[in-house]
Amino acid sequence: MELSKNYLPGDIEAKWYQHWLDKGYFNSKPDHRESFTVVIPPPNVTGVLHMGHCLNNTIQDILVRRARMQGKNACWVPGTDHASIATEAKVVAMLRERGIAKSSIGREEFLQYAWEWKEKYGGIILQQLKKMGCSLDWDRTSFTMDDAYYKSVIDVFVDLHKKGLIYRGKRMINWDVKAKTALSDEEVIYKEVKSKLYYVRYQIAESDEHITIATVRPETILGDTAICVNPDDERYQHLHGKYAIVPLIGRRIPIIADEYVTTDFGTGALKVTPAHDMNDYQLGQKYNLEVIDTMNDDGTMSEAAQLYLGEDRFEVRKKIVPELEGKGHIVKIEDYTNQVGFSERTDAVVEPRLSLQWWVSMKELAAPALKAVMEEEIQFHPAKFKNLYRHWMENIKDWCISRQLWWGHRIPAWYTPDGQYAVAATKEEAYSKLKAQSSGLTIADLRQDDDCLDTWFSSWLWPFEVFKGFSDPGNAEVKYYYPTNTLVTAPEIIFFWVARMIMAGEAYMKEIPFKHVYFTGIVRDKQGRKMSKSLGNSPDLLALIDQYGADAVRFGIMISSPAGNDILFDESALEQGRNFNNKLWNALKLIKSWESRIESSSLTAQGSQPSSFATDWFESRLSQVKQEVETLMQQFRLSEALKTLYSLVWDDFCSWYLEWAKPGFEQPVDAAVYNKTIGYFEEMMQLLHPFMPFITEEIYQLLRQQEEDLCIKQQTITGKSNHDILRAGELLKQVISALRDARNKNQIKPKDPIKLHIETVDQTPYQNITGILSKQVNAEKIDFESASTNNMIVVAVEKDKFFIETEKQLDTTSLKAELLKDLEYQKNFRDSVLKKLSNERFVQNAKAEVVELERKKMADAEARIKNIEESLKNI
RNA sequence: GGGAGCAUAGCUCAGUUGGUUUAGAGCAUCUGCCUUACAAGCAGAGGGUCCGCGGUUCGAACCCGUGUGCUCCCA
Repeated sequence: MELSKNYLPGDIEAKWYQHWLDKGYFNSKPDHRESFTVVIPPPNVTGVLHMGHCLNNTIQDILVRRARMQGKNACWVPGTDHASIATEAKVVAMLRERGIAKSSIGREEFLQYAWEWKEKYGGIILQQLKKMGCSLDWDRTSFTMDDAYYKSVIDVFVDLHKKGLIYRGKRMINWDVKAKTALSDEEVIYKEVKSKLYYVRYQIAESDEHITIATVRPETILGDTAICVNPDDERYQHLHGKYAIVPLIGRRIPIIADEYVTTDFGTGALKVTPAHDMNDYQLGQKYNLEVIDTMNDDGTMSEAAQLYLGEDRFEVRKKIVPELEGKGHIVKIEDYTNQVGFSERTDAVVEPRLSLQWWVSMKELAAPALKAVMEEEIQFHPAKFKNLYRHWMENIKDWCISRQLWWGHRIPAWYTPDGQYAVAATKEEAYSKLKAQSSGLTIADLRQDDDCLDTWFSSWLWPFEVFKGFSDPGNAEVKYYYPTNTLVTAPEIIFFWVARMIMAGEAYMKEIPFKHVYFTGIVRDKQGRKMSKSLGNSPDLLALIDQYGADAVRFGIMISSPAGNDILFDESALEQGRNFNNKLWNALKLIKSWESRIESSSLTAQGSQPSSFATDWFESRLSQVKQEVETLMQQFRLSEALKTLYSLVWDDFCSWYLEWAKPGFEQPVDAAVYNKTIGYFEEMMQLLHPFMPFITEEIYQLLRQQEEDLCIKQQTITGKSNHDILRAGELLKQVISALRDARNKNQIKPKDPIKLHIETVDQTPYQNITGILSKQVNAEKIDFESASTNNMIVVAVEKDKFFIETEKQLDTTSLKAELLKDLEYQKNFRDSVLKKLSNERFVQNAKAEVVELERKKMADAEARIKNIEESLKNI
């Protein structure tokens, strides 16, 4: 069969993915084997594949494929998240394009559009994961708003409410006075606005003194319940604990001191209006201030304002200034530019407003989740995130779970017209709870809460609910697959998601959801900027796969991504991946070219000598690398494992082994060597398969007729590596490099043969390798005779000397310079060792083996110095 | 403002319990090669004040203190 000049991934990738699917290799059912479960961090249903997904899912696929090849029952569960905010925003935008306003169509119709949208675009990302080769069990695809999943989310809410862990509490939200609706933070657009800063004078109670504050919203003065100054501000220290009088309405309010106030803004005194400002509300909470809501839901003044009842907030601003001025309260008015929030929907200025929201009380849930991580029942990789986690968990705040959205799990709370409410899974249950308290209540009177739950309130159930662990407790699947093995995710959602999954797992399964958490970095561009749509620096992943191949993309992203560190994405890494694929392809071509000229071993007795050293050496090297990779994988050092394999293939196999083992031009190849070489290649493909599944399967199948697919081929036990052979191999490489260097420096062309004389006290290490050596340095003759040193290049490696004899006239001056440079280095080195050894305290205190090592270094250095000096004399 | 982390070659990073040849790799750079698998390649080479300062130690890239710069999370 004719193999293409370069590796061409396109068709090969599609072919193998379909084949694996047809064979059902990715499907898992509980059986006698140990389970290895991974649940995908469900991407947003709106999502398209970006570099972050690529990194994250490549890592999961590596872990899963490797487990599958190690005898475990690997199960990787796919799915998507309804992503309430992001999806709703997309649907709203889509409707707007068609000229439809969300507020005009109502909830039911909106949800219809949303589901249509989801069916059409949702899950594109899952198809894209197939392109990357991800070995997910597609039959298990889940969605956080599947009927059963939806019901579980509601049941969990009801259950936590029953346990007293969910409660209603006040919170500042963004209010759209035109649409009379709450807005999520994402629906608020901040714009720079030219305003005025008003300096307003308040009288100090029982005194002639005044205090001046600065504000851009004078109409909120009617809701003031304190004045706050910085405790270190000397201008106001005498006023701490005193009271001020609110202009126009004469309310007595305390003057409090808090570091929140900066001394250099305005006058350094801040009016506090807890009902109408986020920060003021916080202060109000801290100092237990009265909250006076002076506004109706349409932005007009309420009775609590006492003045201007029913008039619009901006009208009031116009009127209140002259009135204050008239009574001598305005000190000055300045121009001022500030950020003001506008409603994305109506363009009205957003009003911060207190409203009742739903909360989860976190302390109780957090305790076991903190313990699981601190005691390493769950291991974080890298472990540095433990600190971050602990800090957050120890200072955990309650979780506001209501969102002013329609797309999501609707809060199962039902209200009577007179403001009573009940929490229940269905309207009927709520009715039966409520009818006892309010006579004459009909079920039609009940109104369900308008809000939806935070997306994370559904995804925190993910690791067990994909196996119906909550809705069908103790079923066979959840018992087999839960706890899952490893979660792979980004550190930025350690609190939003990871911590809460641990809490939910502990609360509902009484068990941790996963044993390991692998935190990936954030993918940034070359300049270190986060990838984002607005910057346009996020590459089109599918285009990259088309250009380089999925294996190359996987390689590129893995080779540059140490655990927990951000990765700077650079296309040159993909190029490296593509080149690596090509290297593998070419090695395959070489070996395939041997097929037609295999000869049984006896016939090539003479030629077998170099090859047998080569095979022995590579066998040991392969075992050694297998061991290293195993260790690295256990430590989740994936990037390093891949680097190790890369260098095994490229350097050890291609650059050294194949060069040592390959027959001369059109010469026969030893059958034993041929078979062993194929065996090594297969093993390397197996080790690489989790990282680069497509090309490895293709090569594996092309090497020879196979009984099974690489995808499910079980790994064999790692053999022992022979240290003597490994060392001999290293020596051989070193000698070859040194001799090639010498050739290079003396401008001996690769084609010009040399004669080589080796001067050594022990010839045995060289006996097996002279064949290889002569091939690699193009020596027509190698002997161990001491040669006349006339016109010879001398090379020293370890304690041995190599004399290169050549026809070419040598440049002795540069030769001499080289040797002198080396001599100086060796002498400096010896002196540094000598310094250590002559330090009595070192010899006394250091460990014996350390001292011994230093002595050996010393002896080696001296031998080398002697060698060089002799060589110098001879020039 | 509170917290966490990082700083090693031009770039991206390893460097495990403080001692393994006066610090390693990949990419990039430079030199020479179209050598019969591979120019998407081969053979070589150069390149470091381990962020600064101080301390502990026989010995520090590594431990401690301090300064500087950068990043992330929360408010």
